[in-house]
Amino acid sequence: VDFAFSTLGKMIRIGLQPDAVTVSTLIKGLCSIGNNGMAVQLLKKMEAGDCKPDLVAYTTVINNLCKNRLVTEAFDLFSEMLGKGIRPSIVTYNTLLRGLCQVGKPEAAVQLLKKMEEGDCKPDVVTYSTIINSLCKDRLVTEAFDLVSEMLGKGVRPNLVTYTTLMGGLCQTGRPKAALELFREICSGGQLPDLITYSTLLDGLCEHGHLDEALTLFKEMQDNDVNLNVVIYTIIIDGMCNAGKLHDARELFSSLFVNKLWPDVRTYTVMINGLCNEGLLHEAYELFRKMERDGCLPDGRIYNAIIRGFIRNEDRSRVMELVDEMVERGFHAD
RNA sequence: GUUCGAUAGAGGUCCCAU
Repeated sequence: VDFAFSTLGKMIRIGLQPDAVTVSTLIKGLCSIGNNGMAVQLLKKMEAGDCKPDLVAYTTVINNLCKNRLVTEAFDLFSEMLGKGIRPSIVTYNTLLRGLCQVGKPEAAVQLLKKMEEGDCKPDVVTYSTIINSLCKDRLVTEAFDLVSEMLGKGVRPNLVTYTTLMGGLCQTGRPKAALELFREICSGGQLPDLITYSTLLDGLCEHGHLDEALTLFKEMQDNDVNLNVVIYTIIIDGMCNAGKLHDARELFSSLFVNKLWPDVRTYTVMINGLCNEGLLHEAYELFRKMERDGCLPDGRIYNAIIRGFIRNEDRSRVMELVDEMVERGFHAD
């Protein structure tokens, strides 16, 4: 992002004015590094200058305010945008809708939805999927399916994201088999699942004690030449560990490297946790050290996981060593 | 006409919630 801004400086110095796309891209960059304040500042600066922010620039900042749960601020900016005579798009509405859902304001979300239905930004598949996701997160899966009927009635077809969201809702409410049925149904209708669909299902199956079914699906993916990613592996490794199949988990973990997929800190956490739970503290510790040598940086959560293992094993000196180390690195023990 | 800047779905220790 720094480089992007220095390039912008260069552009301006040689007499090139950035356009709206350039500035929106920079705003998105600021947001992606978590610098919301700068993003808002840049927007304000543009408002005062020649290159006025457009709909996309506003929506980008509104989105990032929402993502940071600053929904009130997002609506303030939205009003400001309307005041400048910029008409919101469906994306702006969907963004605000998600923000409202995320901070648990369903009544406000419904109100906004009504406004969309009455205006010229009719709800689209993203709108419905956003609400369906919110309902599923609140475990209101029946209501989520009702909304599917409603969207169909309005001529909006659910897509893979919608279905994956519903599968997640079914899994979360303890019905991974129903999720699997829905999966089969959409597949037989010609829908190609993606990795998020698979990982949602695999996690749900593992979570509810159906490692066998998960492994069947996992094999099916390989038979169908699906390109696996590290998330898929992590889910299966975790499922194996939780089912007491540590040997299989270890083997699958090793196969990651063979397949040129690099475990990330979550994969290591799952594997280390599995080792700790079987009392293999030495192996867990070795893996923890190897992780960093292999270029994967630890975070606070993996420290907590391994420390917990040593606490259960009453290895006071290791606990002290690791707690000191994590604090020194700016993480806090939970 | 198309593409290039904005919106929805997946994985980790413990705690909390249920």
